Amino acid sequence: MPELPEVETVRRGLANLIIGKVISGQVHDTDKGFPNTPQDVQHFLIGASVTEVRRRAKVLMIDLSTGYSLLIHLKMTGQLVFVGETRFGAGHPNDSLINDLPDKSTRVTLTFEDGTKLFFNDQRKFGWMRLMPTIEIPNTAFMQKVGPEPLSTYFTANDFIQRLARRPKTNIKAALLDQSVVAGIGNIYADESLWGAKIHPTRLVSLVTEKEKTILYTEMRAVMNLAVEKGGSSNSTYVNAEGKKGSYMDFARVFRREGLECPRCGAIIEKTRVAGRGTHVCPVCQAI
DNA sequence: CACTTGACCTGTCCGC
DNA sequence: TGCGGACAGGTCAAGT
Repeated sequence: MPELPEVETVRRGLANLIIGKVISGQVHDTDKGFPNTPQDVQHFLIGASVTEVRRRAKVLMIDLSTGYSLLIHLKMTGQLVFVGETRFGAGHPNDSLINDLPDKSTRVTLTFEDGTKLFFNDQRKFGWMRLMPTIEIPNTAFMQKVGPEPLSTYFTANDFIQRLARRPKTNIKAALLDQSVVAGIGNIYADESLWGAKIHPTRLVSLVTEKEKTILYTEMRAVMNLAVEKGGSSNSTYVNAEGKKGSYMDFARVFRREGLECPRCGAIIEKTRVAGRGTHVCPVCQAI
């Protein structure tokens, strides 16, 4: 699920579903994913009401009435699934979840006073959820180094160019994936943005012209805006907390389209490996 | 220092 | 049908 558009989709869904609810119980697995002590959970989580749901980069923050927040990173396979007793009608995709969850991927279960539940599932266990004082969030190492939100009105093409200049000797895809350059871009939207700007992902940052960087800025924002509008990208049958499925993949132009025609020039899209990640590229119209 | 690679985990898919 | 290996939407720590 988790690049900026997916995390933002989860955030919007959760904001509609859990703000104002009071947490009455919490269960988590013992191996990893939730490092807080039982004492902290008792004092700052149980009995707290949800006041706000925020996002910065790919991190979700559920603010609580106790002055603490739950910080959540979904990493590769994390999901937050809300299950209400009567919210979804019979036959709805989420309906079966009432009986299916928790399952073996469930790492944390939050129960609300009204009997509804929020499940944090994560097949690969890379994700995490932790409780910390809300006021300390900006002081964490991650928040100190993370770059600007790409869709912020304060983030200009000039900012982007200056931030890219800090990574001159790496390739442009690695720079886009670097969260300290710009926040929230991951493998899907890096490939999509580079296709939009007609730049080959292996090109060194120092060899990307200023004009190309400006085009990349515009394409990146267009891709992110479209992906947020479409509710992100979903593989297989997953539905988000509100029971909606992201449809960005219907609009993808290179990602997971290897062997198909480039929608711009008709050449066959190739899949390679760049910056340690599977990378999709049109070998003809993305200039090396 | 800047940059790249491996590790973290589990599940699935693909080729023999 | 079984088995090994590669790979999966992310980020750190450790290597060069």
